[in-house]
Amino acid sequence: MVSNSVSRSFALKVEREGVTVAEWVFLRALYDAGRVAPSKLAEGMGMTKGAISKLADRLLEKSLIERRANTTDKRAHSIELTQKGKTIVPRLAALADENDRVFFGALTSDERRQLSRLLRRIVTEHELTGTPVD
Amino acid sequence: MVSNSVSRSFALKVEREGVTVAEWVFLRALYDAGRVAPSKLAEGMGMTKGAISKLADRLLEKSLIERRANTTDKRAHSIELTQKGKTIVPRLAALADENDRVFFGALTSDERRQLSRLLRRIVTEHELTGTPVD
DNA sequence: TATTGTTATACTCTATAACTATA
DNA sequence: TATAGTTATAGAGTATAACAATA
Repeated sequence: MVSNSVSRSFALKVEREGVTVAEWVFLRALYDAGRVAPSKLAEGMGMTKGAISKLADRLLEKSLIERRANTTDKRAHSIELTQKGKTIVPRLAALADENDRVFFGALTSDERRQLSRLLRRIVTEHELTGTPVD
Repeated sequence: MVSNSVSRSFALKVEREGVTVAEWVFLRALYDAGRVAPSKLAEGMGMTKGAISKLADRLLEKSLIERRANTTDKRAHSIELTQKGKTIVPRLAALADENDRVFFGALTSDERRQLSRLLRRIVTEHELTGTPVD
């Protein structure tokens, strides 16, 4: 319930900026990855090539990413953030932080650390991976 | 990430029983509500009438719920679990418990209480409602 | 008119599988 | 053949809005 509420609230905020949560996750990954092959991104995000391709189409449409053909291996492509994309990511990150503050501000900083510790324990013990898309 | 992993894992389990997570949430609500008007259920689950209607169609198809017309107010309907529905809910609940044990078993019972307390704090301070569908 | 419920439509998210163009 | 990516198809989940029947 907490997770759902936090992300629903975040969704409303980013959608005002014209992107969906899935698109945000994609942009965020790309921000870290720099110029990268779609297949690498798919692997990193735990999604199929098809899903990445479709998301990429929408982000191209919005001029947030660029797709470029590879000259040596003509099958391969690479994608990266446009200037517009590079600008929007920190803004969206700020929205995420703000959103977290609203929810987790109900706790003291000590409690937040505790919560973080407990959840991280579960993550490491189960070797959880995957991107928080929903 | 924890929330997503827990529910993804649960989704796999319930889907083996032939229902989706959204359907499970619906069935669970109906289990508590008994015979109830779709509109009440929609309100309780924080969903629109249309969404409830569509979910109900699928559950009717699977013979897990029954829909009945109201005799006094002919606009109104009521839905309730069939015998099959009443049987499956506890089984799915057991899967949910089992799933939780797998994930939260990484913590001591003390830590689980702590985690629960922290999350509940957030819920109450923000008066969160809504059903965990995803 | 207002309300109950269904239906029509649309969009996101994602998967699987078929396909295209290389390699 | 194998690989990189795109496209086609499909289904879940959900919303909004139009609609039918009844109050």
